Amino acid sequence: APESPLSSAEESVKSQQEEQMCRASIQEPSETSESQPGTPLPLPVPGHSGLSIQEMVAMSPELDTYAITKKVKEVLTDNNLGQRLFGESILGLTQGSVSDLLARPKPWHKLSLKGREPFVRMQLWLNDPRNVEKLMDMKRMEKKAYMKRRHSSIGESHSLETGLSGSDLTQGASPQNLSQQQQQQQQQPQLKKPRVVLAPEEKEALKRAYQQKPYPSPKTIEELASQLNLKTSTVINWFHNYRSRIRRELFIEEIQAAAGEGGSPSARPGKSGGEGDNSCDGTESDSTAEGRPSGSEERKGFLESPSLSHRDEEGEAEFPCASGTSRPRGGIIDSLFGIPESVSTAAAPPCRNPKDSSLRKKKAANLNNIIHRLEKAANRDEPHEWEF
DNA sequence: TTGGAGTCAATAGG
DNA sequence: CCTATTGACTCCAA
Repeated sequence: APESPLSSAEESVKSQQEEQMCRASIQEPSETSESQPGTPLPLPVPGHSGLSIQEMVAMSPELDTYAITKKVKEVLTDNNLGQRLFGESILGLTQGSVSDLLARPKPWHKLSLKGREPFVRMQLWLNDPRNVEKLMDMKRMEKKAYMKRRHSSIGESHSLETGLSGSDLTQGASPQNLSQQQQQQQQQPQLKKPRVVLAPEEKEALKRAYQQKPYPSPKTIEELASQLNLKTSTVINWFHNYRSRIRRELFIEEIQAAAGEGGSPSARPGKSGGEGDNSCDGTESDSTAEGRPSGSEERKGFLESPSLSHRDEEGEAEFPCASGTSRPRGGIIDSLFGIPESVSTAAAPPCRNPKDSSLRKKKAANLNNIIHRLEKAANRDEPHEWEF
């Protein structure tokens, strides 16, 4: 098929200064089709036009992150490709990150340059259908290697191996000297880290505290920590993560509300609309209800996709973010990105859901954040009572 | 220092 | 195996 004007090379340089790549498993000595030896980097692909991804990200027109993830999910499931393989070889991310990204893509305009990178990579990947084949080849090879390994090394009952880094003894090769990066922990393969797991009641308590004060003072944090018998850092981390995740949920709602979801008017976040008074709020995820992977083909150059841009709903207060609500449109890149088939820009019956008490709560939390910022800006502490 | 954005990586379910 | 969740960590900017 004479499609894209793009050269489809693969593998190649991954510029980037520092950064920690994933070491661990690696299937480096892999050569699928005509991969060139060039870079040892396990990371992906700029490929085309010699531009680094970062450059492409910088020049990229606005992409519809929701549509991209939807398409990627569809392609992956249709072809039985896992997030791990896709993430490690195409995006340079771990499975968990991919899962998160696919399930809750942030809108393009709210992403930092770095955050846009995975989406650009996904779009690029989608642009050439042959990429799917390549991934499938990799999968096959991986499996083969795995089989070989477990077959040959039967004798050895390597009782325990270091948890990290799969690596193996395959032919050789790489003296791996990983180590480094995070953490002090050395010797003693055991005694890793307990991995704190908060009990449901602890989470409840923290959520309640959050609703009262999204940005607790150090003092409050100390109190909470001792009260719940948790490390201070755990409480701090919890608040960081919770705020961050709440924020993201809001983005999702924004996208869904604006983009209209597919199909039927039905299905929504499950859960009876009601939900008792306060109590858990939440992170109650109404996961994305994506349509079945029915092989519906839709196409459109996402380039022109701003059709879905939307935003600015009612109040929708925004923080000072980088919101470049502009549509760049670079001729050159157009050709790079605007390809034949790609993401679906599903136009869908807009359906606005006025209800959703959870949404309301999230908005409220968002407001709290904003208030906090304003207070801070006004140089006041205790964003609590501000009687005039 | 504090908070946000991105991620990692352990782990809980399928 | 695979995916989703989530505490912790790194980087960076204010």
